[in-house]
Amino acid sequence: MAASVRIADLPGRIGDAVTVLGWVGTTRSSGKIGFVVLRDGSGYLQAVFLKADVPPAVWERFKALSQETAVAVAGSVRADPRAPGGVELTASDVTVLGPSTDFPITPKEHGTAFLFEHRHLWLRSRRQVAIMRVRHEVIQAIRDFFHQQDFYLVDTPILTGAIGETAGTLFETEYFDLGSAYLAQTGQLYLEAAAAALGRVYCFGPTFRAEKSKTRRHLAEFWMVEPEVAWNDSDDNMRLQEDFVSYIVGRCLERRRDELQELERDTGPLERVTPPFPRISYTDAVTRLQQLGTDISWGADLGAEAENQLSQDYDRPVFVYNYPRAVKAFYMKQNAADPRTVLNNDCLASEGYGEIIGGSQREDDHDLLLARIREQGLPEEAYGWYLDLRKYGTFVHSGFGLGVERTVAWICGVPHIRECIAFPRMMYRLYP
RNA sequence: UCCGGGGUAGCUCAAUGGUAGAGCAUUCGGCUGUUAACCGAAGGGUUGUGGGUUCGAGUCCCACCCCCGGAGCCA
Repeated sequence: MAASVRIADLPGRIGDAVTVLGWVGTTRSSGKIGFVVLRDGSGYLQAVFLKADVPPAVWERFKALSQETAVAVAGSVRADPRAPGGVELTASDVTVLGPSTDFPITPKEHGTAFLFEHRHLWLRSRRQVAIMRVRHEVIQAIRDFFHQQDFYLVDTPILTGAIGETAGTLFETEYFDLGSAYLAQTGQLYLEAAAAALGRVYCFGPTFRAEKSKTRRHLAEFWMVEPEVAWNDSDDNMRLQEDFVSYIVGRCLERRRDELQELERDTGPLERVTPPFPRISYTDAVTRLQQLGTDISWGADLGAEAENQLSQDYDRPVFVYNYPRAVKAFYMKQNAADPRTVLNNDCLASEGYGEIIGGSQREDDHDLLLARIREQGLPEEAYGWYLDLRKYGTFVHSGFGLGVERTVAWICGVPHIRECIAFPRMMYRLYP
């Protein structure tokens, strides 16, 4: 086994005799010549069996191969323009390591319900492999970006008290003798505490929302990266966001061209993702939407349809900033220039993919923050430590949260974010 | 939670109220360069569950269950 070669390394081994370990995708036979496409995670390889050149037992083993059989194929590496990838294996032997009969996911089309019931097997498909590779690149780019910019990673708790943005959308679980604990909706509040210690910080992990959402943009469990920066105001915050998003998209274009091509993604719109992003205030956005014939009035939150209409005015992601205070979370800083609004922003991805970021400058005035907590009927006692941050050296600070699955869906051009995480958690799906 | 669509072979789908079918998958046979290969043959069904109308129900009616799409909420 140790002497095997990964498919991705084969172009450098032309002429060598090698053994490749992998899984059988499709097989084809023309009586005296047979083809097997193998997958090993690093790539795809076509192995060719010539009946005249291999022992009869090998030919019989080839003929018996079925979809997803785990095999070791020995042979010699050969450059061949007729092969996908330009490299082929002329096989001399095949050994079945793990048989597979009646693999449920056939080469023809399937419905989404069936595919998600077989998610553990569906992951092996070319499309899902491509999406997972892009997701990997997005996550690696996120970590590299913050590391290069001297951010510190701070891991925030997943089990929390009754704290977050709004009650009622929290998953609840028993917690020893202390009553209920809740799965974290955000690490932001903890991160604000850490920002006072380390300046530039971020957290990155799973986030849980018990919202009964059934849309292509929502999951009950999703991954979110949240930076928080001391001394950044809302403008600084948006500049960080556009640099960040552009870096992530650029990395995928640089390193994941093959995967985007496999997904038939038109990369034109992605090439245009460079700073600065256009910005429009909420108030101007409402005016624009009214021009477009929407019956929205000032004060209402922007729905998915309104966001979609707005983003079509631009050829790249757009910031919508300074929303009405009444429709936004309690921790957002009141806008001194227009107290009806807060210093926040959403970032809408291009091509109708909608909100990928929500961010804001945080309320740093103790009394205004306490008033907001009371206004929204939040459990004041749970926020004592959070209010402390405004008592001991309060400071201007801002941050945002970027949804990883939404970002991956946009970059990959896939319509539903549930394909952008290996095992999605949705309202009606907990298995596999 | 609300609105809309659906549930028939392992999968994707057909079938005027009148004998449940096709493609893929599986098994067998054929084919020396295939790209979701192709050609031929075979096996494979309690039509989501329960009740009702009818000479007769996959089809019509009622209830329930499950799935899909969208909305709200948000990342």
